Amino acid sequence: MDKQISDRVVERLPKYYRYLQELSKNQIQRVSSKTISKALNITASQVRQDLSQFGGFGQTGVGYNVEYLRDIMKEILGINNVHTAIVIGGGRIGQALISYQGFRGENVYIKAVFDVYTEHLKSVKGVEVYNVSELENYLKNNPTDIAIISVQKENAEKMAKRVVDLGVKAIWNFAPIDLYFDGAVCENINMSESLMRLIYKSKV
Amino acid sequence: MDKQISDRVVERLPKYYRYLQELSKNQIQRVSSKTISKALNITASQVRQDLSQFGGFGQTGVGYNVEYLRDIMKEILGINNVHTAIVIGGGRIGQALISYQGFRGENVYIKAVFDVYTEHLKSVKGVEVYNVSELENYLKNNPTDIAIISVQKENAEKMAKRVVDLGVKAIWNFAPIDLYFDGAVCENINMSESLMRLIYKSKV
DNA sequence: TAGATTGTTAATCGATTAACAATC
DNA sequence: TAGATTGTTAATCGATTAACAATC
Repeated sequence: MDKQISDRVVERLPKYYRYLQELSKNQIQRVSSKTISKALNITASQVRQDLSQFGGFGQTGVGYNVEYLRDIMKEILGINNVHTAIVIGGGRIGQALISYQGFRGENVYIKAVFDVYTEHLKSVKGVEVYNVSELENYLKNNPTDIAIISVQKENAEKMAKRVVDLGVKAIWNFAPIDLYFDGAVCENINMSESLMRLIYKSKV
Repeated sequence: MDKQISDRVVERLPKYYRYLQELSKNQIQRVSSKTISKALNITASQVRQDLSQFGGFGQTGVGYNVEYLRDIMKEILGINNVHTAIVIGGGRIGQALISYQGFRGENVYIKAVFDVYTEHLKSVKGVEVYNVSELENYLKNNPTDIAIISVQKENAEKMAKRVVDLGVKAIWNFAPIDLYFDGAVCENINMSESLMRLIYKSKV
């Protein structure tokens, strides 16, 4: 793509979307950068700056059309398209993610779970269960957009590399180690770091 | 406290700690800002800037003593002290967090879980189970540092406010809505936003 | 000693905020 | 029309990087 969007802006994009979704649910049809800014704890200038990086979606003197801007955000984020996912590691977190099934709103569908042991996963509903040895074969036959890594820290990098080598372009990592790859993007959800920051901030 | 540490720095503090912990485990005794910077994908200048905000922990010409700096970081982060936590909401994520028990490294102990229904939680080990109606009474008698919010989006703010009003100073929020309070610090783990960013980045 | 590396000051870069003409 | 609000340019602010004297 053309212009490089800064991490700081990318950080805020989902927040815009969520807020617009909420407004839309509440039948609100128009919104100003000022209103958005108050809801998100940022400045109106920043809202306009951010949005204008993708185009002029508002109307001078009027504001933004909620549904229209929501749909635009959906498109910008890429969540208007369906994405398929697999979970690597059927432990507590892996299972929680699978049975949560709360990512339908983002159009993400978890299709399968892989683990070294599969016995304890037989009862998990709505998802295929495989031994990790079948990973290669599975990915060859099932186009997969996202690999969710929920294995132990020690195996996270190895498993992630394995799926990246097999062509997966997006890694959603829940192991407490930051992953970076060439040829794939990663989002690291590091709970342990988040907890440390919380403790730090709570005493400062 | 005296100087205000920027969010950007706070973001990195746990990463320094984790890396130092790893070095320590591997019996490495000394490390330079350059080595740290390579491991963490930042610049050596930044490492020195960050650390020097808290004091001069290194030795000119020599570098940093791993164990010493690790202990300093532990103290700065506040994880040298034990912290108690409760979980509000015994659903999938709540249960996963409880049984994970992986926060011992941060000296955090989950003591109790609260839910509207407690029947399904009877089997959860190592933690007391209460009905939310007992929250007030519990907090009066059990000093609690951290409340982990893992209820539905709709109830997150209400429950968080309730514990904040009861004196809890740190909120670790897993509901897909950002929380902010006066008089308490919050860390929001927003998986849904993270997923959107992943999808955005994977197509750009 | 010579090389390495710190802590800190100054320079640069990028992100946020302010201002305002355009216009509904 | 007058008030509101956009998109954008310029000004400000803060964070990152570079440079270097001090020194082990």
